[in-house]
Amino acid sequence: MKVSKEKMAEHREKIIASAAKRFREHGFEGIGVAELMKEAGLTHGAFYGHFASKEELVELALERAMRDSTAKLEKVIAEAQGDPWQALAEFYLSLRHRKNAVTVCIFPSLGGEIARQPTGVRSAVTDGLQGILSLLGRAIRGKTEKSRRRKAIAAFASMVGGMVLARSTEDPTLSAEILEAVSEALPDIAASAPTP
Amino acid sequence: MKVSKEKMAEHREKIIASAAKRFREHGFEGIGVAELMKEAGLTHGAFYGHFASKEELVELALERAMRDSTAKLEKVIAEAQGDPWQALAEFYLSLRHRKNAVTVCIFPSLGGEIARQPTGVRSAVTDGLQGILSLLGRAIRGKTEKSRRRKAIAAFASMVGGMVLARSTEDPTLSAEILEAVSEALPDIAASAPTP
DNA sequence: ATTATCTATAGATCTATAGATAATGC
DNA sequence: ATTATCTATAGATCTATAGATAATGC
Repeated sequence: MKVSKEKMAEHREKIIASAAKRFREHGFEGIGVAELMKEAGLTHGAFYGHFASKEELVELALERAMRDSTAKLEKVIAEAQGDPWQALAEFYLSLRHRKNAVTVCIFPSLGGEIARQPTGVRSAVTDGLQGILSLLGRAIRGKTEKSRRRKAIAAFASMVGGMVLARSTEDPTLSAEILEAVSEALPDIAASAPTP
Repeated sequence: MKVSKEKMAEHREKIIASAAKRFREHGFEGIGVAELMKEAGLTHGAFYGHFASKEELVELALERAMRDSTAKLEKVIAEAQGDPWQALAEFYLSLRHRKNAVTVCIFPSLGGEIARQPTGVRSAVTDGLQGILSLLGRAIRGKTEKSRRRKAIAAFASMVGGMVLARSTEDPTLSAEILEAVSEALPDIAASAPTP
């Protein structure tokens, strides 16, 4: 039942890709090794030939997810007609994203759990977060590098918190109201002058 | 081993209070019925005399936690010298709160998991969230009720997202930078004019 | 010969229930 | 007599490992 090197590399990719989706959908504790392996078409015993532990997969899956969603944000900014922050708001704070955590930013769906993860995992998240913040900082006009970064942080925090709140209620009116309110505020946050 | 009605009511209170803390600390799946009961000085078998299921406790614990933290926010606003939003930023986005999820707002620590909870739980969260938003709306000066509410939503989203991001990195410099950037932006978000 | 995967299982959880026990409160 | 709690356990997880199997790749 051995497979070729290429097949094995494909399997590894499939497992990480599945994990990156399912963790966002169910949380780190909401999906087990066995089911992730099943989704990749393998049995659970083969897992430990690929990874030392579930924790290692958590780390790799988060890196993958962050790389993907950062690339997506970059594309949205690059293709924006007019204010990139309006484009970011429409993309990130959409009804589609509220419903599907699977392929979207890790922070609204996994932020709380990440805070409880061991150092290796949190360290990987730090790298990804720095990447997002420097990407967003480049989409802000401001005098100093420092002020651009501060605005980028405040703006990204709004996006993440807005999605957390929109997802935490089952009332569709309130949920839509949250997405709209934050979307509307976002361009101002990204451009607002720092408090004197 | 039966106890008096008053003792039983005390036990119930203790279990809910423990759960409200431990869920915020470890997540809903990170702490079991047995350990929660141990913290209340009881054995796990007694749990089902108090609650129909763990899910029922999740709902009650979230209601309790939200009631407590809303009261705390109300107090911060009432006692603020000057801009209440500066006081809210100092209180909510503090280093102390970054470290201790236990007694603080449920959304940064449990927001992602709440989105995956059944209707009963999410419905309880909706009520609590409406309470927080109307409290915060009263702390905003704005022409219309609608504009005050929109600002309250955007501001609360920033607070929640800011804490999520600050907690998700183990880099103390980045974490402090996030808390400062969002704190600085918050009064502007709460007061900013809506985009035309 | 090496090794990726499979089958089977150990050992540790976790939620929930059943029946026994002992204290309350009519 | 009623009932809150305790002890014990069922049944279903979950992570991780051991040994067998069968295909790769020297």
